[in-house]
Amino acid sequence: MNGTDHEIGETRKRILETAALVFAEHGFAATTVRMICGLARVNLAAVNYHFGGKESLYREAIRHARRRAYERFPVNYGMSGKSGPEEQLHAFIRSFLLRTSGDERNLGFGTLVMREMVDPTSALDMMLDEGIRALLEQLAGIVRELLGNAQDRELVLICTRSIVSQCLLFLFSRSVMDRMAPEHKFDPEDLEGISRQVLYFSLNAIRGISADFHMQPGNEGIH
Amino acid sequence: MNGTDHEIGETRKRILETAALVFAEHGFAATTVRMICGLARVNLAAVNYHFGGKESLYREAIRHARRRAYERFPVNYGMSGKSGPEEQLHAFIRSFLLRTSGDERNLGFGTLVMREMVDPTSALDMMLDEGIRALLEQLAGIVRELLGNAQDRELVLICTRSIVSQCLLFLFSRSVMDRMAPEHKFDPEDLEGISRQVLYFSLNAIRGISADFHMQPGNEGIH
DNA sequence: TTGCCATTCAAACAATTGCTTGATACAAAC
DNA sequence: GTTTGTATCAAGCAATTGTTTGAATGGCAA
Repeated sequence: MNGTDHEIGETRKRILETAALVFAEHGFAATTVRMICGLARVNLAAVNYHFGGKESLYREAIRHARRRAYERFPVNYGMSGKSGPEEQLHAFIRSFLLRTSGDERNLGFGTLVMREMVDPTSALDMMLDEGIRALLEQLAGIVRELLGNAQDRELVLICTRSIVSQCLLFLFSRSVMDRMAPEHKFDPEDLEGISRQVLYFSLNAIRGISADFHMQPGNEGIH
Repeated sequence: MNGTDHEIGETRKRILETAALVFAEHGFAATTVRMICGLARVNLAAVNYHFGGKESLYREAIRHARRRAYERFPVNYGMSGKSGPEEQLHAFIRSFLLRTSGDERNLGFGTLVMREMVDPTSALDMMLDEGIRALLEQLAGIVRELLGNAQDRELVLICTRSIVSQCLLFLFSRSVMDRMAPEHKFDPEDLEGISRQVLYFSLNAIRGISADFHMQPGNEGIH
């Protein structure tokens, strides 16, 4: 310990949070250790001392941001105990949007995920194993129920994909939306409305597909 | 001209095509001029001689890739003359997927767009002005027709967004899909099936919404 | 006090980056 | 044949990168 007013782990934590935000803003390659240390008011060598290098810091920063985002918005955020699949879907969409939103308190989690998807490193495999796969399974379960517990795995997959894609749009096209409609701020209120819209569109699609599928003679589906 | 078997513009063109592919694969920052020149079998100084610098080359490479992709798959690719809005939507989705697919003959166009959306430079504004805005307008027109020429701009926007998002999914989550289902190749045949699926999901959603919206008393919509 | 340990610090290192330079090659113009 | 302009080339430059180093700091136990 040094003699100043630092608590134990203070430097480490400050590096971690600064790193998450800076990596989110500039990406791994364009972020320099000097940027992080400068903003965190920490000596340049601290990164290598505490984390062993830039890449290790990167992985730890992602984990830190994810933990924070899931603490704020767990998968069933705003859901009342036992719920039907419609409300489950609503909660899934809403929590996803809030968790990956640009709110700084999420430490750039959404942007970090996005960047990993575009430029995969070993951190993407880490994230798949530690959360993404399970999240998609959960959504597929909800969709299966909405489809009337259909056996058709392909149909469940299609609908699941389409729903995920609508959630991801607000991650990936923020830059385009900012340029085309700068008045949108995408604050929690906006996201509440957007989650209702995504739910509305998806439920209509699934109802139509479900009715179509359960028609007796050779259903007209995609096949 | 030098004295070898080079045609005029040969070096320039080879740099342009190599650059598009390498920029798509590694992104602007991680791509070095030495990589491009090495693969294009061209002297290091050629980039600065012909394009004035790495950044100018980048913008020209994007333009070149876009030209190529739109030549191969124009917006109405595979559409028969006069068509109803359903077939127009199908053509829109299919051509979008094919144009932004990973096929090397597209010179990485889709990936370049994706990277610009994640890491915007002035090239994103260029792309918005020179194509993206018009493309979205066109899709909105089709959607408006499908909704029965609804006056509700918000409703048109919501549906347009949801359709775009489904198309973009196959750009942005290729890395995740490759890891979760490596058997998918996303060749033209796959994309044909996927475009039918996106069409199927979207038309069902729009039909449901349209019916919902045209119900006489205080429609239950999102509002 | 003395010695120990974790931490912080300024300085420097080797590698890589985009870009510039001056020489060279060579076809076409005069 | 001389000149001119375009294109290519090897070599090198200044700047920035992640990382390393060895000294300094200061709390704490012996």
